[in-house]
Amino acid sequence: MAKRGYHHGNLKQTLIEATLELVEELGPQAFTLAEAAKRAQVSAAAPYRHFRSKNDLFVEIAQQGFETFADLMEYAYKSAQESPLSAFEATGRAYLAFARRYPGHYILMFESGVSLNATPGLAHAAQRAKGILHRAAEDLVVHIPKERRPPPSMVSDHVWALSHGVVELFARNPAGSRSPFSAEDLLESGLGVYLRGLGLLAPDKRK
Amino acid sequence: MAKRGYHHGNLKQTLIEATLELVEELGPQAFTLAEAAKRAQVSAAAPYRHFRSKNDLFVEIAQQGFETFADLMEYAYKSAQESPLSAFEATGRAYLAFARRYPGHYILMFESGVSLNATPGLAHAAQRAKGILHRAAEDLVVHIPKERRPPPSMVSDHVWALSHGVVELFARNPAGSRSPFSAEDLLESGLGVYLRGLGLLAPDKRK
DNA sequence: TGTACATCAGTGAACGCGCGTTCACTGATGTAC
DNA sequence: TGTACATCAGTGAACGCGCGTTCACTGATGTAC
Repeated sequence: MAKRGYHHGNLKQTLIEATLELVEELGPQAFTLAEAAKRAQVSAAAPYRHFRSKNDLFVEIAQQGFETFADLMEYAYKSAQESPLSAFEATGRAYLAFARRYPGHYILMFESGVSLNATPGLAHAAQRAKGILHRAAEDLVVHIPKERRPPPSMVSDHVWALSHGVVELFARNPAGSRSPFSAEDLLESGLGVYLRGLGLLAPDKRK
Repeated sequence: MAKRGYHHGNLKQTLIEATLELVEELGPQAFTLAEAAKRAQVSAAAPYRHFRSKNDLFVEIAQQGFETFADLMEYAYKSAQESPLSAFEATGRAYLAFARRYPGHYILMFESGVSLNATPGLAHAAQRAKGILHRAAEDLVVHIPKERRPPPSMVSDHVWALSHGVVELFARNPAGSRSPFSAEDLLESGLGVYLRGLGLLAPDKRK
C-alpha cells in the first residue's frame, strides 16, 4: 500500500473491494460508480480504465463470486468423502457459509439483476457451482433403492432452493422478518429433515 | 371504461395495474413513475394526486399483495381441514400459486427493496401472512410424538424458505437457471420429502 | 547512465439524459341556496 | 331549475439532481538505443 501519487497501482482490485462494501451497505440499486471511485480516492472517470461499464464491473465480480462459490463447495465436497451423506451435508453448509462470508458477492450474483448469461464466463462459472451440488446429489441418491430413487438433479434443486430461501429470508434483514433461529440452524435442521425424508438418515435423532 | 375527458375517474387503480405490468416486464429497478403515468394516459404529475411518492405506491401495492397472499393461504388452509397434513400442504401450494398468479405483487413484496416495516399496515399484513403458515405448522406438529417434535415456527420457516427459494430460482427466469422440473413439481416433491422426514408421510409412495 | 519516445493510468470538466417531484394553473364536478 | 362557489383531479412546464459516460488532457512509467 505505497502512498500513491498520480498512479494508483492497484485500482482495479481497490474498486472491486469498494463495490463490495457499497453493495453490502446500500444494496445493488443504490450503488453508484461515482461513489465507488470516491472511496478508492480516484476521479469518477478512472474506473473506465479498468471496466467498460458499470454492468461490466458487476458481471466481473459476480463471476469471481461464482468461482469462489464453486471452489468452496468443491472443497467441502472433497473434504468430506468418508460418506456421500457427509459430503452432501458439507456442500449444503458451504452454500450458506459462502453467503455469510461473501455477502457482497452473493448479492451481486443473485440479487443485482445481473443475468447469469451475461457472458460465457459468468454462465460457465454459475454452471460449475451448480454442478458440484449436483454431483454430490448423484453420489447420494445412489444409496437409495432404485424403485424410490429420485432424480439427482431434483434433489440438488431442492437443496439449492432451501439454501437460497434461507439466505434470502433469514441471513439478511437486520430488522426484517427475523426468526428465533439462526440461518445456520434453519438450514442444518431443514436439511436434516429432508435427508430423513429421503431415508438417508435415521428417523429419530433430533428431538 | 367510459371514454375519459379531463378527469380519469379511476386513475388510482389504473396506475396500480400499470405498475404491476411494468414491474413484471422490467423489474422493480427499471420501473419509472413516468412510464406508469404514460401507460395510464395521464401526465407525469397526475400520480401525485393519489400517491405521495413512488415509494408510497410500492408500499401500498406490497401491502395489498400481502393481504391477498394471506387471504389465499388462509382459504387454502381452511379448505383442507380434513387433516392437518392436507391443510399444511395446501397452504404451501398456495404460496407458489400466489407467486404465479400475482408475479408483480410478489416482486414488489420480496424483491423491490421495500422494507416490510415501511408502514404499520404493511408490517401487519406481512405478519398475518406468515402467521397462517405458522398456524398450519402448529396443527401439524402436534401429531409428532413430543420427544421428537420440532418447534412449529421452525417448520414454517423451513417451508417458507423452500417455497421462496423455489419461486426465486425456478418460477422466474425465462432463460436463466432452468431446471427440468417445473416449480410446482419441485415444491410438491420437496415438500413431500420434507414431510416424510418429519414422519408424517409414509416413507415409500413416490418412486 | 542518459535521453527520446511510446504507452499507460490517471484528471477535470462537461454531456446528456431521465427521473422524481413541485408549482401555478385550469377544466370538471358537486353542493347550497 | 339556475346560479355561485368550493373542491377535486387533472395539465404542462420546469426544477434540481445525480448518474453513467466521454473526451481532450497530462503526469508517471517502461523501453530502446
